[in-house]
Amino acid sequence: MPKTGMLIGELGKRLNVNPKTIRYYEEIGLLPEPVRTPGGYRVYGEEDVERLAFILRARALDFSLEEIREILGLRERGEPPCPYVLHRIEAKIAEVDRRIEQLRQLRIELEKLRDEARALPAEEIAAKGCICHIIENQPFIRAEEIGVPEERAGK
Amino acid sequence: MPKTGMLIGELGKRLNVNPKTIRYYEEIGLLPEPVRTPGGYRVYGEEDVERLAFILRARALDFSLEEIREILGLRERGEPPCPYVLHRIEAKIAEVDRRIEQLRQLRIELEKLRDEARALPAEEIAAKGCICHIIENQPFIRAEEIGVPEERAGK
DNA sequence: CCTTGACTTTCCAGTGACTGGAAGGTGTAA
DNA sequence: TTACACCTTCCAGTCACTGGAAAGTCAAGG
Repeated sequence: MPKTGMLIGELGKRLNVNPKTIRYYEEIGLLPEPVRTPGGYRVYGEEDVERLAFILRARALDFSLEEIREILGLRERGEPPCPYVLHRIEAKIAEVDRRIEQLRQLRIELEKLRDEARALPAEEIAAKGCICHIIENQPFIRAEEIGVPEERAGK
Repeated sequence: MPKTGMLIGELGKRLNVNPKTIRYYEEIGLLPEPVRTPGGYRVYGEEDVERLAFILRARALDFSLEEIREILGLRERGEPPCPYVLHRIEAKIAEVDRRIEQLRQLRIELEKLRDEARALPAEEIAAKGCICHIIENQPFIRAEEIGVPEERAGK
């Protein structure tokens, strides 16, 4: 006799994830279609918990769902996944480093702006007739230097 | 005689932005509809350059298009925008700090994983029959602790 | 037995900030 | 004249969900 399964809400609560997200993972094929009750409710077992937990861990490590699908796919085809994952981790570390550096730069810029803004009385600012002297007087920084293009654009 | 304007491609090149993006900004009402040539080509002048540059600077400072629209709107209604912007900058700095801290944590996790992965020969890993020992052995980290929800979810 | 309420189902549509591609028009230089 | 680079509009897709509507399911309480 297998342990009684749980419904989607309980699974969501256990792993701290929105039921909508679970259905979405099923829809895109990251989770298998689960057993249903006679009434049509999804019923999950421990296997599902583990698979979902794996996906969530990978997501927390900032792997995309496509990367996760690939890793899961490698397993299904019996290929050793870890060199791939290792490579991915290296790339991810480099990416994180870049992102941190960009954010540090951004922080410096923001601090400068804040201090400038504080030094000026509001009336003086309003009287200037510009959109906003803060941003107006800001030297132009390209998005690639300060932002993260791959977090903005699709793919 | 006003200076001859430029076409969308030249504007894009000047400010280092994709023409598609410029049309998109026009579509959502961040940029006004520009003059057209008899052939229907958009023609931009210095005003447009400045307005677009403003938007790009604000974007580089990580303001959302909605925030930018608000700032631009304040100007049109003659309200002093800067206290608002100042407040936004404060919030942005706090956000950046949080994000940097999260990324630092993530980096530590990733380094640990990398070192573990390097310490194991690939065959041993493949023989284990697990999806991936690296992620498998990873303690579960919640997305809220490590990721940035507001960068993931819409709105 | 009926109702209430919390859960679940499917389906459709929207988020942000673009980006890609198709199908066709414009403008100029060789 | 023809090649070519540029421009136009329109539609659709990206990513990882999230929201809402309308309806079905199920257990407990009255």
